[in-house]
Amino acid sequence: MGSDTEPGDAGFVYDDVVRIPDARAPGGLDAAEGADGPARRASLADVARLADVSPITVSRALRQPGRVSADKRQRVQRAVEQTGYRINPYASILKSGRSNIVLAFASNLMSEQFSLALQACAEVFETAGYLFLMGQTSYSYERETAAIQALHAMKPAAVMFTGVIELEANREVLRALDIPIMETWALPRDPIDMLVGFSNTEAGQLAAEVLFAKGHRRVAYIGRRGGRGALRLQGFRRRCGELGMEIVRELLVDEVTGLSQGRACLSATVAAGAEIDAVFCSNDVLALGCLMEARRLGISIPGSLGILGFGESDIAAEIPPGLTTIGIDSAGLGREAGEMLLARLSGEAVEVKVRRMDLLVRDRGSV
Amino acid sequence: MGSDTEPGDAGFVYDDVVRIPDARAPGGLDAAEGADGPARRASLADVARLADVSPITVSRALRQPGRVSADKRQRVQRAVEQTGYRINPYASILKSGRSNIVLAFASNLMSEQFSLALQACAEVFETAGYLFLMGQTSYSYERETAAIQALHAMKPAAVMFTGVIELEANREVLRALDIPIMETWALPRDPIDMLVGFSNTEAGQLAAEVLFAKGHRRVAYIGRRGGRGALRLQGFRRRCGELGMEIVRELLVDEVTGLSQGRACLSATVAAGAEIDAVFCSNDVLALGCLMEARRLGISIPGSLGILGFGESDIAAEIPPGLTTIGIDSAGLGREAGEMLLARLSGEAVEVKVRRMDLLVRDRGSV
DNA sequence: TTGTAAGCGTTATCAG
DNA sequence: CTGATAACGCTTACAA
Repeated sequence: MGSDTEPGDAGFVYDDVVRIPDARAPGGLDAAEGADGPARRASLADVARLADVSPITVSRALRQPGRVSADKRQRVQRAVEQTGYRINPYASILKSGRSNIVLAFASNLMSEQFSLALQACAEVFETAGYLFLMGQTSYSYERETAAIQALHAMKPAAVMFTGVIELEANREVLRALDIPIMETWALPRDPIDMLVGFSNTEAGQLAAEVLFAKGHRRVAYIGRRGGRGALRLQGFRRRCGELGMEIVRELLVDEVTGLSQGRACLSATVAAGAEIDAVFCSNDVLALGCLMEARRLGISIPGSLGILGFGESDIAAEIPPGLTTIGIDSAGLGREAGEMLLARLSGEAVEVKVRRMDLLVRDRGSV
Repeated sequence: MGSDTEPGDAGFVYDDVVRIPDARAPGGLDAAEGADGPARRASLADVARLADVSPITVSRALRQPGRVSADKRQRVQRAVEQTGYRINPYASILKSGRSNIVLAFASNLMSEQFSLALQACAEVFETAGYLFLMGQTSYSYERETAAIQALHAMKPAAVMFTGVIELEANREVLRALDIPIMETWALPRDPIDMLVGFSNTEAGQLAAEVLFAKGHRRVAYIGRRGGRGALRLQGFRRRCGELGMEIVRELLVDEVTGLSQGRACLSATVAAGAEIDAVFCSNDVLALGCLMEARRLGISIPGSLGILGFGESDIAAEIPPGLTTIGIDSAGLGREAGEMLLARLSGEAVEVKVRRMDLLVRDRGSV
């Protein structure tokens, strides 16, 4: 796989990585280090001594500058620069019980939708001075529980999930945390706290309607067996029934592993001789796999087979003939979630704790 | 964008999200909550009182069970369960100076390569009982500096970056942290501490060789202006020169925004009448855009135009005619980086601090 | 094997 | 506006 490298190894093409020299005046952070190795980090007390004020005044000067006289504020400022002082968040949190860390957990890091949402959310919090950190739960109850245990310990300022928490035990732990909690990506009746979501059931219904409108009557469903996939399937089934469409085949997977899985699903369907005129994939990755496979098999799209996806994959719009999908504005969801949490953290009276995102049909010709 | 929703709103299709009831016996976490709202979290002292031992014995029973008598260990165990006690990591870190948090920063969350690496790395640390959290730096020095300031404050057990730190000031801060630091995705001569990387310069050279071997002589380069893109370009230029190939055109972008950017780059090249027989894109997203655009324009691949990408995009392998790329085993890199850091954290004497990943040519027919 | 004492660096509280 | 004092909950060092 790789090979060990010793500095000075011959025969390697090293990268001449750019180095950008330090522009700061001497006496900055370096002042914290004596000649004999990294020194102890400066504490509030050190700064206080240097500025000739009390520690608590330093604390105030940094957190509520308005409540400290200009003179002392400046002295503190200077002392902070000289010592390279940085607050110790652990001590701060230990005492105050408050932190400026916001944690977000995604079921899956590889998902474009989740990445878009988290990126937008990160933007909101980082702009507001919070440290936005992310973790993953891998669609696993076990991991999710571990993450929530960690939360219970870390007491972040707020938490967000790209999904809804299903285990009662975990819901209980979260409630007990007593911090703003954001669930997303579904529309349950009883969110733990806050929610920016959309109805997956409705998405499934909408999928049926879109296919029906284009004349498809015998359809297949490909998607995840559990979680939101199951919700979309439920809505899809219901509306198909109402519209007199037949779901000829349902291919359920436990975990979405990649495009090739979508290929395999479609080719299995074809090999089985299922007579379908369209397929709804509850996930863009699967839909793209189907699209590829259909083209490889020479099946004309949407003439012989309509393909409908779900999500917000960048490539869905670009790949010919264009993948028609249902989805939401993921970045918008992330931004909204961030702003709602932020409002709560700022102490604003927030009445609206639940927001519903509109479902968007992006018609690109594959249906 | 969205619409406000009040519980009980009519007309909405709510999701019947699965709820999995709590299987634990009563008296678990709930015991921590009295009738009057969430009670104070149990502390070590509470547990000690209940178990009738000293606080330090509780601490030991939890961290080094072997050093406590079986009797007391059991009493502690029971008391922990009864109170729902969970360690307060802030107090723990404040005193010990050690944390079990590992932080990883990616330049860009949307990158499949980085996601793969982080996911693999997360696996390693989570299995070992660490809390693995991720942040993003958005390819911005400013964000990177902010992240590193946060690090300086948080003192995680270890840190990893999907890249190499360029700002001297930041390198200095990291060194002063005195924790294991992992840089990746390049092969500088002077990493801060540990490194699992590969030579981007060599990747550029290899790209030239791959194109040359297939008979291409007049080529274009499309990629990021800065960072690793620049390194790849440097190697590409050098080897092209040596092999007598001409780089007819270099299209440099500041930031990769999506497939459509690749499309635009190729169509600009074509519109300008540049006579090229191949293009090397230092990024799969751009390469896929080129591939799409070439097909749209009716340019045969690789007959009239060879396209070579860089990265590990899932779709590159699936999209006809298959995108030939150069890349590394991203998940392998992440795993390796995680394991090397873990070895250091376990106190093992680690001699090899630098590991070089092999470059892989994945020939899929687009060159 | 167990416990005592002290303190990590910060902030809440209250007094001046 | 400023400061003294006492914690926050845990772990290190040392003593028994």
